[in-house]
Amino acid sequence: MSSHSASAAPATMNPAQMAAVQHLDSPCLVLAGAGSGKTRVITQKIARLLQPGEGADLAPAQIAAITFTNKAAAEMRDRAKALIGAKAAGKLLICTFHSLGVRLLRDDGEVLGLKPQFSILDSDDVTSILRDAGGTTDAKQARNWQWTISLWKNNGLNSAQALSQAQSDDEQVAARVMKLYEERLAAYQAVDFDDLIGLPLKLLAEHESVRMKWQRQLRHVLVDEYQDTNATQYELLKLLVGPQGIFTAVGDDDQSIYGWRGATLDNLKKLPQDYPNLKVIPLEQNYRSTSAILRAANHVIATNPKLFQKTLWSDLGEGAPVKLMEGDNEEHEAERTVAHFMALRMNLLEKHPGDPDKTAWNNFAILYRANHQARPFEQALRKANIPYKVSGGQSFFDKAEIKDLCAWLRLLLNNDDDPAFLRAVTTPKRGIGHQTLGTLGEFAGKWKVSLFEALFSESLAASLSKRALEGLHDFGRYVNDFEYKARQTYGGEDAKVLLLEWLKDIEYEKHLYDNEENEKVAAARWTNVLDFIDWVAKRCGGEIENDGGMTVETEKKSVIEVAQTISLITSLAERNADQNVVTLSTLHASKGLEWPHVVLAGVNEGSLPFSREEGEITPQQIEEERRLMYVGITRARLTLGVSALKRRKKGREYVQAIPSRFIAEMKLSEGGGPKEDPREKLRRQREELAAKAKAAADAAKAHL
DNA sequence: AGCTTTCAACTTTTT
DNA sequence: GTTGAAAGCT
Repeated sequence: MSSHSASAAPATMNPAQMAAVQHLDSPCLVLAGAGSGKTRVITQKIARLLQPGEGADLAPAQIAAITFTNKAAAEMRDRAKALIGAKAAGKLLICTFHSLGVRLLRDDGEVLGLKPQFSILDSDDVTSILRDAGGTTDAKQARNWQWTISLWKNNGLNSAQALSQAQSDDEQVAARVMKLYEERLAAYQAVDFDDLIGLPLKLLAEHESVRMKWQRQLRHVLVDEYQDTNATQYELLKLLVGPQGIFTAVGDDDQSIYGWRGATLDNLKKLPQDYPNLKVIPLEQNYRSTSAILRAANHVIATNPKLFQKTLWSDLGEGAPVKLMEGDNEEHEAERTVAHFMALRMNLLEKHPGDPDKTAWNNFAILYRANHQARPFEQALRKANIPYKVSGGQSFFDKAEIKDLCAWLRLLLNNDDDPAFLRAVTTPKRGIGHQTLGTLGEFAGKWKVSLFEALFSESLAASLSKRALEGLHDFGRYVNDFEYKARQTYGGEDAKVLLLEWLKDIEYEKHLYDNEENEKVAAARWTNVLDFIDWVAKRCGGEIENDGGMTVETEKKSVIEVAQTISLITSLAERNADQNVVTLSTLHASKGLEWPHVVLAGVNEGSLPFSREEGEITPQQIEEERRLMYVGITRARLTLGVSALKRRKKGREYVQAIPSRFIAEMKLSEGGGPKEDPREKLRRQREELAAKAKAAADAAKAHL
């Protein structure tokens, strides 16, 4: 609860929040500092827009609130529900940029030649297409292309434009691969994540009737995390709201940390120019952190050049000073951090006996720059028997082999799930390549049917070779057959038999060993597969369980019924923020979250700010790293520890590590009440103890 | 030379 | 936990 909900929210809004909510008649930019109650402003503003009155009186369907993550969208919908009721909240268009794109394309994308059931490829799908299109087996190379192509697309370039402006040989190759990739996507009737922004933009730009339709429908658009928008998202918003469109953009230039993904602060700079009647409202009161923490945050961020002036303050009191910590090396740092948490918790247990909310482990978080830094902390926490979770990281369901099998199960469930079809039909390889799939995709697009449906069509025969057609039919028949059996098979034992038979039929084990250079890795993958099968089978029930002396048989379910719950579980895995465990997280993944007690770890030059080799790092990069530090500091509510390494492992020996410049920038020695030299403090404590002892001795003497 | 094994290094990743 | 590189072995 403490790790993702808002801090103690005030009963009423402060003047700045109120101004943001009441401003209805022109575009509005709300500069929401960390912990300043921006979600509250957005939801309150939605409620205000629905109220009858000047500039308002909108219907729920005329309001769109756009976020970056599904999680943020879900949270906003929850908050809106609580405020305006489930019925009205249900009609609001609250969604991510990408799902808005899906909506636009499904409704009106046909004029771009896209069938309404187009597939959306995930990042793995894209990598494998690029590997194929670029004629390489090197996944790293493919990911490099993917990266480059994505940046181009986010800046509105197609392959031809990319080629004409390509600087290096690498970029030229990437642009050529991009061309093949574009052709492949068109043939598959598939889009990638970037297309979910780029294609709707094209749609609105080139088709006036569609543009007018959406501009008429959406009377007010609210955008969350505005500082994270990229060039195409900016253009999309512009077209969505129209020339005199009214919108509310909520963001914080100081928390812009996704520049490397194409997000650009230009979008904030351009806003006052593109909309001269823009009203800028800063939210500076912070409801999260103590003054000591905010002072450090303000000092750090003050070093950056400012787009808009803004200084956070809070009335939560001075609080504990920010604690500087040191570790001899990574392991030592981890041990000290864990000891620090244990001591803190011990104090809390004394101060708040019987208040588990204040002493629970989910009040604690360790934040760091890069994923690999989690490892020593995991070890130290495990050693101390403290429960933890590493946020981010690859989940079981993200593993390629599990995704393969899930694609099959998804296809059984819904034959029209084209991404699942594409994955299943090509994994393991069964002689159906992109030529065949291209033809099939074209055919399906023409007749507006799913790939699976198209496969059985009589008229498909005309456009495919006999061999290809047979391959497709074999596959289709097998899926139908398997689906039939999966519906009939109840209970874990039978399910396991069926699923193992399936793996044998599609030769999945062979596929793993064929495609993996390293046999050990293949074996590990196969183990994952078997674990997955066991997991599915167990959920099919029918087990005899000993329940308090009684033997009970759990309810039997079919494989199909279980398959239906799988996609729910993958998304459910993200919703376990309430577990009572310490959080380990990257700074990036921590944005938007908060904890009472935070330690920033490994705050050294080279890590934060990150630099590859000494020297080469641009001022812009430093500024983004500084914002990252700022984000980290402002995650803490009550106590903050900032830990730096003295030495760090390099090869076999240790080398000197330099504390981050950001530590000095916090100016911890300035302000914050009278402070005492620690040696002086120790001397004073000794004197007090001695005086007490003497007094006790005197009293005892007097008693005699 | 070609193979295996060990060792160190590792940005950040909303969709 | 994964991957590439370098050292070591046949």
